[in-house]
Amino acid sequence: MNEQSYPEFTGLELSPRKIDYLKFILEKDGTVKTTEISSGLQVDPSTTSKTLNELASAGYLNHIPYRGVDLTELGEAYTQFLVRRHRILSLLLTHYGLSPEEACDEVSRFEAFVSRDAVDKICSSMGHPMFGVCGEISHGKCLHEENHH
Amino acid sequence: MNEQSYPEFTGLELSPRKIDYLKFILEKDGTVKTTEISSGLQVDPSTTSKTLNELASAGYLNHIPYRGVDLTELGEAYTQFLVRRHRILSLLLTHYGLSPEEACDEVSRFEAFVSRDAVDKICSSMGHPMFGVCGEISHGKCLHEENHH
DNA sequence: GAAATTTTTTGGTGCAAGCCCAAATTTTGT
DNA sequence: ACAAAATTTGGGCTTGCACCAAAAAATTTC
Repeated sequence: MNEQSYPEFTGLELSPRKIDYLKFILEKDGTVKTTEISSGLQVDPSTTSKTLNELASAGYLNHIPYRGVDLTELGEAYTQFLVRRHRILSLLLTHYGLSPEEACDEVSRFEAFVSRDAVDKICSSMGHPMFGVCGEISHGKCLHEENHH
Repeated sequence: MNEQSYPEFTGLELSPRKIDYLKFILEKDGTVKTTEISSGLQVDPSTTSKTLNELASAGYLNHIPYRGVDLTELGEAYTQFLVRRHRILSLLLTHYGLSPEEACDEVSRFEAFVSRDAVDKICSSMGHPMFGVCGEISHGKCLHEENHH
């Protein structure tokens, strides 16, 4: 399941903090426990618990109470977009004099407010680069290009 | 008075909404009344009044109650940065397949979270362009370049 | 397998940023 | 000077994000 399966999202649905949660969960791959997340994100377990509930209500996570969470199909597709967005934008900034670390930090601050549409256009315009400054960039996701060939 | 006079700010001091207020006030040039701002930003006058107070307390505005506001030296320098940031980032995005309007809209959403440092680096790297997609880009402000010649 | 410990959730609170409404205050215009 | 318009103040609401304390469920230990 990938981004194309969900043409409806704009990339502006989630707050910066919620993005951190999804990215963390994607990295862990599989069922993740509340404690793992709260120590990973340096936040109180009760805060984590509530946020996980919100993300589950919004359809990004399956949450079995007292057991843990894992990404739904939507959550997986969405988080893949989140990672691609982060990597594309970071790579972009390194082309303008920022170091990889600076670019990463900078992007982390504003990425939540960059639309999927803009990311797809930037991605196409850069020729769908395969590697970013913080990992591989996986494609098969830019709606634009995909649609015309 | 320009940005160099205030080497201390990072560009991350103000919320997106407060940026709107300062930009609007800069455009009007001179003393601006509460009503003008509230109709310009489509917001209740009471909201405007409170926000103007906050911006005045933070040193960006002179506020004479019931009379109006105008930019302080800091406010003027800061708002010049805000405008430069907006224009540089918009110009940047138009190099990646976004139309001027799309670029403008996109940047408006995230510009508040892009640091002065990053803007200066991008600006240098682009060769200090003089024109952006939404107006002239005035320089004499990138700390970096200025400092080494 | 029952008790103790750990994990997770729930309920309450707080803070910051924004917004609106209604009422009070000040200014403006006649 | 008085009415109208503009501005401010006080109160309340929402969202996002955080914490603490207490309750509930799961896990570990004996």
